Amino acid sequence: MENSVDLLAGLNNSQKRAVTTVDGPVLALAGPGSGKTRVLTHRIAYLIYEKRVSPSAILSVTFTNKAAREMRERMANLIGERVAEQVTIGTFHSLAARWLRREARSVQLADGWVIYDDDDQQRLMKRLIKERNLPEKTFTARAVLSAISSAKSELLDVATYAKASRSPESRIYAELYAQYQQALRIAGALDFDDLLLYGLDLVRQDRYQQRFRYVLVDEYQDTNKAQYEIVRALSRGFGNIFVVGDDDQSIYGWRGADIRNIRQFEVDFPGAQVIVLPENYRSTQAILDVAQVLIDASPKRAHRKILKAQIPGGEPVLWRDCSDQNDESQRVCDAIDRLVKSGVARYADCAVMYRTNAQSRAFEEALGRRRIPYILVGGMRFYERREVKDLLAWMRLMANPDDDVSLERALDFPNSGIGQSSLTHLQQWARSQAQSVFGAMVAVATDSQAIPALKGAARQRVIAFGAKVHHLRGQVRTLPLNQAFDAVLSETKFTQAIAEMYDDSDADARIENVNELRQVSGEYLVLPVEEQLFRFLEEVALVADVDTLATGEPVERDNRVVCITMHQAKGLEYDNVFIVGLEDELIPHSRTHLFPEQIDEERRILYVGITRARKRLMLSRAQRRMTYGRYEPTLTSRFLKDIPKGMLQVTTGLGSVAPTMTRAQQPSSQSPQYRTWNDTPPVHTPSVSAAPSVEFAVGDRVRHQRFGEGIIMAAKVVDDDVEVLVNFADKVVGEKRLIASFARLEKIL
DNA sequence: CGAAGCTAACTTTTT
DNA sequence: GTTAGCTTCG
Repeated sequence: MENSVDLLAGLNNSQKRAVTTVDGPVLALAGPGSGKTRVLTHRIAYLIYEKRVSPSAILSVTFTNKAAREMRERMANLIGERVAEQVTIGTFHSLAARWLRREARSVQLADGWVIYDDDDQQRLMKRLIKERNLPEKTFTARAVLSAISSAKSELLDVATYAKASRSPESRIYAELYAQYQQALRIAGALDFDDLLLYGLDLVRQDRYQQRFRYVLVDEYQDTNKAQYEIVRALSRGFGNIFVVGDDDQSIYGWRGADIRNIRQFEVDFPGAQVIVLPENYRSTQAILDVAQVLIDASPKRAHRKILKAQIPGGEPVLWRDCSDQNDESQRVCDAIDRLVKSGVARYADCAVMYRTNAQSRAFEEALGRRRIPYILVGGMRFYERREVKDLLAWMRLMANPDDDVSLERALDFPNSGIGQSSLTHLQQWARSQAQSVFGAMVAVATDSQAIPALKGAARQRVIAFGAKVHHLRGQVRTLPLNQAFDAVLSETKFTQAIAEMYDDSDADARIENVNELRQVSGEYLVLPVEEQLFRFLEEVALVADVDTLATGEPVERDNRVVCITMHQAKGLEYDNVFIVGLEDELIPHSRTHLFPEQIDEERRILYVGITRARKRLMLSRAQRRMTYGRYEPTLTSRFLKDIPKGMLQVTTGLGSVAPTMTRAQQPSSQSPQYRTWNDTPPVHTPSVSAAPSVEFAVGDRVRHQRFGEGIIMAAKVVDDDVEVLVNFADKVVGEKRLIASFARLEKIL
């Protein structure tokens, strides 16, 4: 068993303080790479072994499920699996879901409640807007839902929101909010925000305030008001609240996160101790210098931190001005190829980061063409695929037949023969009776007078469909999850329907996804039968794409370049980071240009991206970019002005590569920089591109920052860079094979 | 009732 | 360049 001496070994002084200051409110301001996960896990271990706190009295809240899993693993290493699993760890959403499943009734919630994801919410809201015949251009589901979500994050309920609504337009918003909540209630559904709101109701009950003696919250800068109140309620009993965060990394304001939570922690929790963790164990000083000047240019900050690397110097941060998004992606691939071929890195040590998901496309194409293995994080997630959602809709109906959105999906696929007009009749009746659509189906089946508009074959089909759902539910209730899946699949003839609907290869891929989903269900068989379906549905609704990203030493299968948004990259780190698209329409995003506060958040997004890099960082932009199918000229991101020229090594060598372009799309202008287009080799042949940025020849004398002076023995052009063999004067160094631009070789004349 | 074909509107960022 | 949503036809 570990003792406290071991637990503190290897920690620096501020980390030790953060671990051992256990009583009362504590705020740890943790700069990037400052080892905060380490602090959190060691603190928990310290509480258990030094302070004799029962592990079940400790709660740790993380930002992602992946972080929760990692924390649990690291704790298992530290204190053993048996003890680690008794600590409660999870995200706000997953913890709320877990608790609400057990205690739905104590907050007046239907027992079989389900979670509505983005797509479900959208479908529901579209229906409400359509039912009211509102102009769908002024009232988009997206806009209304976003307003509702902000309201909920601020704890504004329907009544309060309505009271504050003065303009005719906002009154309609308020009414839609009310109708939306009503619809959710009838359907027995909660959206993501509701999880927090109902969760808050729950944890405000007395027993929760006695439950956790110590509460720890990670990424505190990204909490919203509802989460803040949850934290307050949970820590009210004992007052031992420990939060870790960094206001410089607050990037979720758009989702209701309130940066004031962290900035006012000392006000909200009187007597709070503040511990700063400034040491950075991740990046080289060259990278941190860039991060520092960028964040220091931010107008208002509560706590300025000086980023201090444990690794001095380092390779210079590169800047590359590319001609378009294809050129940019090729350059990045070149660099990755070079790093991997020279043995400096594996694919999994490289990450491409961008502001918007749409930017990933060019990189997917380029990486695919080069046969570089990659993984795309975000975009279309597995659980968002049509066939997966269709099957999940059926499974959700098994849990809760009142779930109208799922019922509509299930009616659509596999084709039930019940069309829009029948559905409208059912919906109208359901609305007038404050019931679900399934309730309407039951009414039709039991009362021949109900909904007379449904006649003949249509009526029979409705009855048959209702009976099928009812029958399946009866079966599924007592079945283990994998058999429940089989029952649903065979009863609905699900895979046959896919085979009929899609072309062969497409159908195969989709059936494969269906099988994979069924496969996942196997992980839930260890639970009691009555819990399996619910737990499965909850976790499926709450997994983020990053959650499935491999961690630790990559096995061969995971040795892939990671393509990811800077948002999702928060909390991750890579040896080599390529931040692309540093253009003024992308970062700061054009939608934020009118709002200084939001521009500041954009700056922090870039800061988060930069500080993901351990050893090498390359920044780039495209001078023109394809948007909406048109090439548009771009401007360099304004944030680049805050980085002194001397901090970046500019890599030139303009060349244009536009492999997917057809002749008809080529611009008529024949400016020199585009001249190479006609000579661009076909897609699959390796590109022979522009001249190297710096010329090196055999016999040249060069100087290297660390290795000193030497003579070039051999040189060869690799894509647009030069790989050189240098014989250094220093005999200890001897001969080295180097990539000229990464090694920052200087020619001595 | 459903499939095919057309138009318009569109992309931040996500639990 | 894509996709959702509409119209039209069988």
